[in-house]
Amino acid sequence: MGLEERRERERAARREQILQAAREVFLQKGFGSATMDEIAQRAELGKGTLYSYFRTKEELYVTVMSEGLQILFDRIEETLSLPLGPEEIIRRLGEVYYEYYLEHRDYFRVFFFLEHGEVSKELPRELIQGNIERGTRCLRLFAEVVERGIREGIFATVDPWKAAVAFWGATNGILFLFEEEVNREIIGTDVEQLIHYTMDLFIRGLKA
Amino acid sequence: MGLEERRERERAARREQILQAAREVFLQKGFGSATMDEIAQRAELGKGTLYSYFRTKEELYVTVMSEGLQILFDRIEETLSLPLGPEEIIRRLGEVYYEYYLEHRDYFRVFFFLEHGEVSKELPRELIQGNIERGTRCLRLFAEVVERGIREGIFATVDPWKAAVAFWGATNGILFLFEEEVNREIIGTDVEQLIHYTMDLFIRGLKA
Amino acid sequence: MGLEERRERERAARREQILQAAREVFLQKGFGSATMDEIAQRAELGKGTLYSYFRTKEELYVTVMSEGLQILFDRIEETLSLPLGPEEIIRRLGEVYYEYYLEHRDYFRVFFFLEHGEVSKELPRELIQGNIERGTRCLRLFAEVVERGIREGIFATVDPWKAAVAFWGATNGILFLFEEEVNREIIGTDVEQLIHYTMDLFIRGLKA
Amino acid sequence: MGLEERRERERAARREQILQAAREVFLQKGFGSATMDEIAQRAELGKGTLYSYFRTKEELYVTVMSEGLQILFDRIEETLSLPLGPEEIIRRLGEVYYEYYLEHRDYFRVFFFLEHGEVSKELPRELIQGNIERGTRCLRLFAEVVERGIREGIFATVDPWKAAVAFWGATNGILFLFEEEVNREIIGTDVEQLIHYTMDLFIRGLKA
DNA sequence: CATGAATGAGCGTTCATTCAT
DNA sequence: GATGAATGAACGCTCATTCAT
Repeated sequence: MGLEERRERERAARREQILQAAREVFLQKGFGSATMDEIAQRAELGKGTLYSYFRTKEELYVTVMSEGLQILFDRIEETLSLPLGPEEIIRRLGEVYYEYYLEHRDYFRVFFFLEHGEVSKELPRELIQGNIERGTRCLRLFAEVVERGIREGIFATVDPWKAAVAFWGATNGILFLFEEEVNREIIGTDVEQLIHYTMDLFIRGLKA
Repeated sequence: MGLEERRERERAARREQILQAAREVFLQKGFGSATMDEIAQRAELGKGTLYSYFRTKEELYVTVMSEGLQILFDRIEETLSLPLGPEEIIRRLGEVYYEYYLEHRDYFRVFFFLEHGEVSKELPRELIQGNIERGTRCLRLFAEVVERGIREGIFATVDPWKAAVAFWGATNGILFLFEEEVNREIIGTDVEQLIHYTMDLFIRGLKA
Repeated sequence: MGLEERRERERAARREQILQAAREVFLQKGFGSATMDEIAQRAELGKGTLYSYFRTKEELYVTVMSEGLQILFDRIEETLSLPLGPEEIIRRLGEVYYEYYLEHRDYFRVFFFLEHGEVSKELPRELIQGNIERGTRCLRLFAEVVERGIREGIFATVDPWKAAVAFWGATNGILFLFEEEVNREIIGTDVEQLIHYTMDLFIRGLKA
Repeated sequence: MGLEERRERERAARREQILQAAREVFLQKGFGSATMDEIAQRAELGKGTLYSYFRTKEELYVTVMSEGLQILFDRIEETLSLPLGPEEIIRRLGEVYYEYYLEHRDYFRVFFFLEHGEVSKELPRELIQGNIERGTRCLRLFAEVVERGIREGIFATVDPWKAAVAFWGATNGILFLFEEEVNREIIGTDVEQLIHYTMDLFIRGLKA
């Protein structure tokens, strides 16, 4: 039993080791240019070992990204359940998103790769399903915060769900913008200010 | 004389043929997974022919994308100079963006690939420079519309440039969201409504 | 008739134009790396035109090289029939070879490419046959000079034919040596001195 | 322990297998026309395997050639240090060169390819450096033999270094001559006789 | 279970040659 | 006859994946 346990612990550790290495490499190189060789090397493991934990490069990639999403989801949910006024929560959420972006810029790529079919759609559905569910829950929580604001007379009568989606899209969009050198040149301002500015605009929009 | 002319016309036509095929393939597969073979096949041309029009796969890609951007820029500039009130212009702009997204969904990918360095930065700088300049101009025009709104007392005293960038980012972000099947499942609503909703929110925010 | 003549003259001129360009390009790039495109461009002719004068790249190459050989053969034969003593003729021959090497270093490659099968053996036999015959004649002439030296008591009783071949091989060998940067580093001396030195040795050998 | 050892042995064997195949193919086709595919096929290995032993075609080529040179250098140095008279040593050297030529005709190509820049100059300098050094040493040893001959009054007062280079060039040159079918037709005699003949001539030249 | 050598399909790119004009 | 656009076979090289040990 103790043996069984240790085995499992070791296996989990190994898995984490791989994910860590993969995270770094995928970040630096992007999905297409990252190689299993490099990941194995960075993980200080044999290449074959990777394949006993993840069936394909894609699965590894998506797992890495899922983990990143979990962190984000955790923070979002935490923020959304803070005992604060709706306006304050939304502002904080913007900051949380921004902080996450600063710390885990790599994870932002998940959106793209999943979106654009470089990673085949034949991934284990359950892997993706979980993320969908958590994402949905976050949005729902956000919508509830908006709803509360409406009930409390702080916000105008808006569609809370749409507001949640709009918030998500807008924040993403701003951060994406800054991912690209070319855009940064165009914009001139820094990200943080823009996120704050957008939060203001958004909240004013909700209030109006 | 007529010969020279016809040659040129044919060359242009062939070029368009290639770009058309490339557009389709890049759309379906993304830059990394698209192959010159498939593009050639779809264009019903020999693979070598592609290389007599475009020096590399990257150049072909960026040309495809630049053309797409030109179309978008044209429409945006057109909208921004309509003889309408600031609020109306901004609403229209959202619609224009959305229509463009519907008709040329493929072009949206440019943002990503240029962003994420899968396409080497060693592209003809002038190709990119042009787009930067036009993009900047569009934003400036937008900022001027906002400024007008402020002067006319329609909008609150906001930073027009930041408003422009926020608008851009938010609209992009919403549309990106819908690019991904997974997100569409989460969201449930359709894009058009959301774009309109976001425009409302945005304008209310400006007015407040 | 005049027309016919002019046609022919023009055709010959065009041919020369091509050979000139080919010579330059083959020299700079070697057979494998030279391209018909570049040759055509340098000749200021269409690529197709090359193919109406020479059936393949190889044929063009060999023709270029043959012309080079003709020049060398001419000079050799000229030298061999000078009204001089055998020793002097041999010395001059060394110098002629060396001068030719200086002026037409490119042609030296013919030896290699013909030798090493980068150029297919399916070349028009008559093209090669001519060179064989002239080469043989040159050697025979040289052998006769040696024979004369023997008859005149200047040289020891050697096999004149073998002496001729040895001379040819040795001179070639020295010059080849200097073709290679690496060898030049090793050797340290300059070519001219070595050629003279070898001539001395050779003649002393014949005399002994 | 035994495992490690065996691994290494196997790796060495495989490497030899590849070199063997490469040698054959490079011999038959020359550097430019040899293909990695064919080498892989002849080695009965996957193409990728080649690349895990040699980074590029060029590296494979140069390694093949270097190995050939080592063999030759070994034999030359061995001969040059035999306890024999200078004249005898030189004669033997000619024979050694000739024997080597018979057994390893393929290696002779190294001279050309390195010479003519078909193989890029960007090869690991240390690979080439080693050969330069050994080549230089061989020449120096030869020069010393000549010097000894001079001191012993066997040879005339010649420049030993130049004599060494002349010997090298001449021997090479003769053997090169015979590489080419066309030349063999012209010459008529066989190589061996010619080498002996040239040795005689050379030694007589030194003695005179 | 871990390993890493071996694999080979697949890629972007080149260029000798053809042929319609 | 001259042209140069089109062709497509062929190349060197990469890398996800497999499998014997």
